[in-house]
Amino acid sequence: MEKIQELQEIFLKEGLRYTKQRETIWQEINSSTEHRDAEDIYFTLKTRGVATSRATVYRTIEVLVRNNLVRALNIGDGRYRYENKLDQTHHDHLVCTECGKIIEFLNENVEQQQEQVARDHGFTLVRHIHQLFGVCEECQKN
Amino acid sequence: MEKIQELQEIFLKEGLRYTKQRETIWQEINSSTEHRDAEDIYFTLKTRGVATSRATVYRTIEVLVRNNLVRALNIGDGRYRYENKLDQTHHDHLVCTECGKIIEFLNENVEQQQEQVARDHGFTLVRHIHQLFGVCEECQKN
DNA sequence: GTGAGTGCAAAGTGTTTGCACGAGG
DNA sequence: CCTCGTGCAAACACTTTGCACTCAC
Repeated sequence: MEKIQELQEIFLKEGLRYTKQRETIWQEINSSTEHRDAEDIYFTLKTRGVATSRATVYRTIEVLVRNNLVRALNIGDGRYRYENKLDQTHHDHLVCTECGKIIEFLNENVEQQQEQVARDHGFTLVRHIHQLFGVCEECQKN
Repeated sequence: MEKIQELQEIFLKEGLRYTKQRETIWQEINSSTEHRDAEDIYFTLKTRGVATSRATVYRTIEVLVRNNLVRALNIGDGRYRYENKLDQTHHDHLVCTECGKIIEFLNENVEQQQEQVARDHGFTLVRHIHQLFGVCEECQKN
């Protein structure tokens, strides 16, 4: 897995130590397209036999987010979800309020309009949150 | 202030009692264009001489939100801000990451695109969060 | 070896809840 | 008067922090 090497290089470059916990937490977030929360990651690590603590999970994620390896997602239910960011293109989220399913989307038109809105108000845009909440096809049937 | 009457009518219609606390909390949120948090409201009520508790603030806001009198805003920093909703048209927010200033905006184009994205994925759109984070003109100078 | 990283438990922060009291209808 | 709303404090959920230990470099 050459991505692991990329991860090691980034850590090296930032003067960060390369530990089993950091590697595994990153792998865990990177292993699927799911949007997992800290508790989820903590328990998965446990079952994978990697000794860890919640503190380490949170601290590691902070490092990963700061280094653009992971993206934190706040869908307004009181806890963060995390998703892989390395090699990922920008996108926003469509969330099903019934089953919690999260779909990623990208709309160039919206991206441009956002820049325009910021310009109109003299702002320099840094980032944005754009989340659509609705009911997915399957849940509409029930 | 005929708005207070409107408030009373809504409470009556919903079978809710009209209490000093509910009136004052609503007035507080309604009194300015600011986007205040619960703690802020709690302290303002205290200085205005209205006996209250945090519990009442949260419970009252919940009632107000449910009855569309107030809108809750999650800007991702761990606490909600509240804004008046009565008579307000829909809008989204542009937040200055330096000074915390919040500007409201509405972009019809974006609104339409959102509907389109939802349709494309078979979702029925219920609500959305759209927040732009950047640095405002004044803060850019510093 | 030595300092960055870790694990633990305790502390924080914002919000919610159980319960007895108080006041609106 | 009887019930809904309130105040208080304790409980909650998620996250952060202090400190001694440990392991990557």
